[in-house]
Amino acid sequence: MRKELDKNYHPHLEEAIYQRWLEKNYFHAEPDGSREPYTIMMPPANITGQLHMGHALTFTIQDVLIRRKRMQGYNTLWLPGTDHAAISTEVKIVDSMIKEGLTKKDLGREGFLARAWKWKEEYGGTIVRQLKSLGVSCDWDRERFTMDEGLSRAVLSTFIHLYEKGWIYRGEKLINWCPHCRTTISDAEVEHEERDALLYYFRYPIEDGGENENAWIEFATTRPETMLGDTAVAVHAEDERYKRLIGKTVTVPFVNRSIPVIADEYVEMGFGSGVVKITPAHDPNDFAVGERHGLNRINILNDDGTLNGAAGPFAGMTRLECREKITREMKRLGLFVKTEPLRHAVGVHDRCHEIIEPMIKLQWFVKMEQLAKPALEVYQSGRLRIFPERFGKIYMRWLENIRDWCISRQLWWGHRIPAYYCQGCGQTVIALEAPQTCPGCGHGVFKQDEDTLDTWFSSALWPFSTLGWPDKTKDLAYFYPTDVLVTGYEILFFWVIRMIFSGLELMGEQPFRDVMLHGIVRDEFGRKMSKSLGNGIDPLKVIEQYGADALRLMLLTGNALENDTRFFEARLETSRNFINKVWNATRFLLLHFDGEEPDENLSALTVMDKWILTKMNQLTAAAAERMDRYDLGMAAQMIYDFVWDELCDWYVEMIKPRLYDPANAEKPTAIWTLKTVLTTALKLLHPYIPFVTEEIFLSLQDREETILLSAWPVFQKKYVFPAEEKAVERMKDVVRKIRAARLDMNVPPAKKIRVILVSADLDIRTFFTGARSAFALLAGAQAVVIQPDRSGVDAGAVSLVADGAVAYLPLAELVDFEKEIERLNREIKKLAVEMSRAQAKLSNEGFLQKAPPELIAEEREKWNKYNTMLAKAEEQKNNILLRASC
RNA sequence: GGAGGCAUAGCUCAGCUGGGAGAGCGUUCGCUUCACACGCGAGAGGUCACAGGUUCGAGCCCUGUUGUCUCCACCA
Repeated sequence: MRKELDKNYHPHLEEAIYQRWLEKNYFHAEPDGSREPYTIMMPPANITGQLHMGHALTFTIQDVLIRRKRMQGYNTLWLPGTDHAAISTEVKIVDSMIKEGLTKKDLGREGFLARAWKWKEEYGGTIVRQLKSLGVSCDWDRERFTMDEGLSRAVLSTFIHLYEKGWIYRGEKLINWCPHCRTTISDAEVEHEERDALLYYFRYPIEDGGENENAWIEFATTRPETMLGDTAVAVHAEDERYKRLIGKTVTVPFVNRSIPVIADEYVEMGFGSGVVKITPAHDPNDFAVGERHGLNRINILNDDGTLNGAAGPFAGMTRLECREKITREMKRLGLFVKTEPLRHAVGVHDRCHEIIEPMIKLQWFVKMEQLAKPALEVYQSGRLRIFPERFGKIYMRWLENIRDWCISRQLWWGHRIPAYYCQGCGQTVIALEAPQTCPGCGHGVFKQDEDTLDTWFSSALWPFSTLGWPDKTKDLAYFYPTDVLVTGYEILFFWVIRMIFSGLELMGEQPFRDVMLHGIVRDEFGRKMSKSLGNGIDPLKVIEQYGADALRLMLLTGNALENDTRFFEARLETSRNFINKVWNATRFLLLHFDGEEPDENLSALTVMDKWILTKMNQLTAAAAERMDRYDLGMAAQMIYDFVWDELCDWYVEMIKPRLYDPANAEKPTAIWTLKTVLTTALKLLHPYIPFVTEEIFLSLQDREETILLSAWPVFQKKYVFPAEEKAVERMKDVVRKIRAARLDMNVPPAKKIRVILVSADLDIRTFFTGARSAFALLAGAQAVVIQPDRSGVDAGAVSLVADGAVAYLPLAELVDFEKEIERLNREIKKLAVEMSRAQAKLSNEGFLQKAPPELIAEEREKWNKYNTMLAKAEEQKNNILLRASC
């Protein structure tokens, strides 16, 4: 079959190719005991999301891994899906309701959820459609959503399982409260931002301070409004300034509360005034101090962050209003001392960046101690590998310092907590469904907990809930554990760690062998792409202009994957140009390919064929090695270099004489070799640039129906030809020298010259004889004479010294003797430098004693080689000098 | 306050277990060579941040310094 290919590659074909893959069902996987599985769980995309560069990067990496394994014959499953993304989705829906003048209260829980599901139906498909344009080869038949019936059952089962083990409990603890989203959030969702603030110095009057002029105690705080919840003032027990005050009481103004002065280790004498006001209900440290001293906890905040009734005259104000008002009032009372600027970190919600208020609330928690241990062990023992390795330390540290996980959220969009409270006796029943009668009192009326679960509680189960857990399915038995989890390093804590301890606990086995963490895509200035900056690049627009192949290739090359990468239009063009190069190499082949499929015939191969096959073989091995350790960028770079430099710039040029001559006996081998090497390159490239490689592959042959299922290239012993490799490298060296000399001597490119190649070595002469026509073409020669010595060569010819051979260009009428002497001098100087470098090593005692013998031998060989070449150059220089003097 | 990453050609970045500095873009010169100007050929351009150390040998290993980025963290 022959196809006319366009002069340039156009990516318009991508959509049709993808459609065909889907129709053929290539991406679908079923358990098959006769084949080994290879599984990747796609990190579920947020249903409200739009495809961004981060997606493009992570999914391209996964697709490369999956496509390669598929070609290697594995039964590959790449399972896609979407995440309900509790908070972000709920916030978006609420925002959309505001435009209609509606609130959650107006709709009620049922009504809100109905609207949320409608929202999901409407927008949930967008991200999936966009993903397809990237070319991802995942099994869409198995697409899952975290709130699917099955996955929801997994969530509830997990909750019950952990509850029964005593690892889920409900308790009144200090939690992170987001006044904007009006929900608790976990520690992992709190970000710390450096902000400029003021450190306020205030005084509390000491009760019965009486006659003493120090009738007050001075303290410092960054949050004056919290004084309304103070239940103590703490000093250090050893602090001479305050020792005598311990045990006395002071008054909190405005609320007229008497609170004790206590001693606690937590206070640092050097900071501020050495006195800390204690607000157990709104600060983690103070909470701990309060526990040690049995202090009251006074909540002064409403859920929206305004002050509540406990704040007395300040009730109803926002935190900031209250802070200002209190400061004014303290001034009026003469209790204000000063303020100092202070730069410190404040905790904010990672979604909305609202300042987090610590509050005491009754919430559900997962006890982490017992869950964290096996997760640590699985890494320490080497059963879990993390790439790049440095994240291992971060993984360990986080698990070692982990605190209990607050999992309840005051949201409606999510999995509702399966806790039912008996309205008769108050007993809590944890069950999949609402109980009929209370086991305690026999009462029949229950009220389910209003809260839903942290969105990560469900995604933590993703590697097995998607395969049917808690049922014991065939899918689970076959595909679990999965092979590698690929994701950005920013969700290591949120997701990766939680999947690991969940898998270990619930499945008894780690969810994946490897974790591969990659960086993020930044804009051309190195800034994070973000909505607020408006600097995001839309992958869909890029795909439209350059094609998904170009985008994919660009994202994986020129950067180590673990590092952040910058998005440059220029790099995109580089990728596009490369794809065009591959395209045109194919055009070239098809131009000379009459459809006759030549057979492999190793004995008919020329030296040049053997050379490119050897190079191809080396590439296959080297690329495999890189890909096995997830070094996809380096592997791509190697393939790129091979295709462009070796295959296109050299091999294709070398075989032109054989192809242009229809009667050439070596034409079929050239065709066979080019086709073999090109096909191998296409296969190696397919994971990176799936569309164009498929298109080309199909145009080159009609035995296989897709490249996607073709056999992955492997290293083959029969394609190892070291002698031929060396011979062609020598020829390349001579050619490069001739080209440079021509330019140097101002020989026009079109001007054909004569070349006399002299070598005393019969093998070398034989090789050049065999490659004569290719050599002539590459060097721009009309005739090439090969002889054992320089007899008959004009003394003034330009001479180019190579390893084992000298090429003479008799350019008599063109040559400028002085210029040639100059050139030879340069050459001699270069060789002398090389020699002295080798000499320095070889005359170093230490080197001779301690360096590996093969390295020493290598240096000796180099020295000899350069020495011979230098002698040849000197000889030629003398010849010219002699002739010039005539 | 801890921990880690990065500093290599004008720009963006590669450089595996230490053994003669690489790519892409840009730049200079020359090319309508019948696959490709999204191209071909030939160049120029680097004290590998700085200071020490280990080693026969350091861009790579160790220590420190400077700059820069990130993560973690309950000092009011």
